[in-house]
Amino acid sequence: MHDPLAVLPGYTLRRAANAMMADLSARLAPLELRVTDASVLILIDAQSGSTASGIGRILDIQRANMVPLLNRLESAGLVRRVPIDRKSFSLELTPEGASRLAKARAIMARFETDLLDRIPREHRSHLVPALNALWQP
Amino acid sequence: MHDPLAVLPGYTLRRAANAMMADLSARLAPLELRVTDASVLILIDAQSGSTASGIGRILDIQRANMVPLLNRLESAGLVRRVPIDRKSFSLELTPEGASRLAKARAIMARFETDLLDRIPREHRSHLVPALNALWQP
DNA sequence: TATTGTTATACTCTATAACTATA
DNA sequence: TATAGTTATAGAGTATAACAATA
Repeated sequence: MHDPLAVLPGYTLRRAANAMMADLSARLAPLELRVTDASVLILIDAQSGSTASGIGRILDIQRANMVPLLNRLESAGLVRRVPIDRKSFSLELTPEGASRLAKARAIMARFETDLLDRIPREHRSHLVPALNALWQP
Repeated sequence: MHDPLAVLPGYTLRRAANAMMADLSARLAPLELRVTDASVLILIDAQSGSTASGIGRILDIQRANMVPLLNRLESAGLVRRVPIDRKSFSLELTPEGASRLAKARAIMARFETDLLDRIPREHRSHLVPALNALWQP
């Protein structure tokens, strides 16, 4: 049967995101990183000293859900929580975290080029600006 | 802090899909329909007589997960399971299901135009073809 | 032999409420 | 008074394995 939903932007957006995230998940699995783990590592690396709340605000992850996520990353030896004051912690990559992130970056770079390669050339440059318009404030 | 991930197609795809699905979910909530419910109703309407397995194949929903979904729709009086043979069932909309679907279609039509309106005009027509290239076989 | 419907189950992701302590 | 971190919990969504019955 032909899929009558495939003309709807909302539907195609969801299908495309599901397919691509499943792909990226599978590629990151050998590193024992989830997609969200990788984005958190990237953000900590980009601004060492961020707090859990700050990272969560950028990635739209609830404060409460950052706790088990960071616990996992810390248990895996990838991230350290360093006290800023008596209320909050600064997040830093460990050397192991930095090396894991380097591998993740290589995988993600390949993933991104594979993604773009799937898109017909004439549409390619329009994707990111169109998508950003959908979620950015 | 500036978000260094916003240039990545994969990341923007996920953020856009999450934002749009949260929006559509909220719009459908007054009808007591989830996003997936609405797409199942559309497919049943488009090809009355489909089986649960068939609908699941099109929408990429596991057979096992179709069961509670259809149970809910049937309990809500929106869908009927009519025996085809002694092994499978044909899915049909009830009158109530058809009327609920009509309301859902109006909401979704508005949602889709609002979505497209957010995208700068020069990128707009490229979105659906680009997204379809990412998930269709 | 392949497929349909089903049950049971588990895991991930996400959202909310509440609490403590500190800025 | 607002914020950071935390705990506990519940709801979705999704994936797998297994089974009976039928095509």
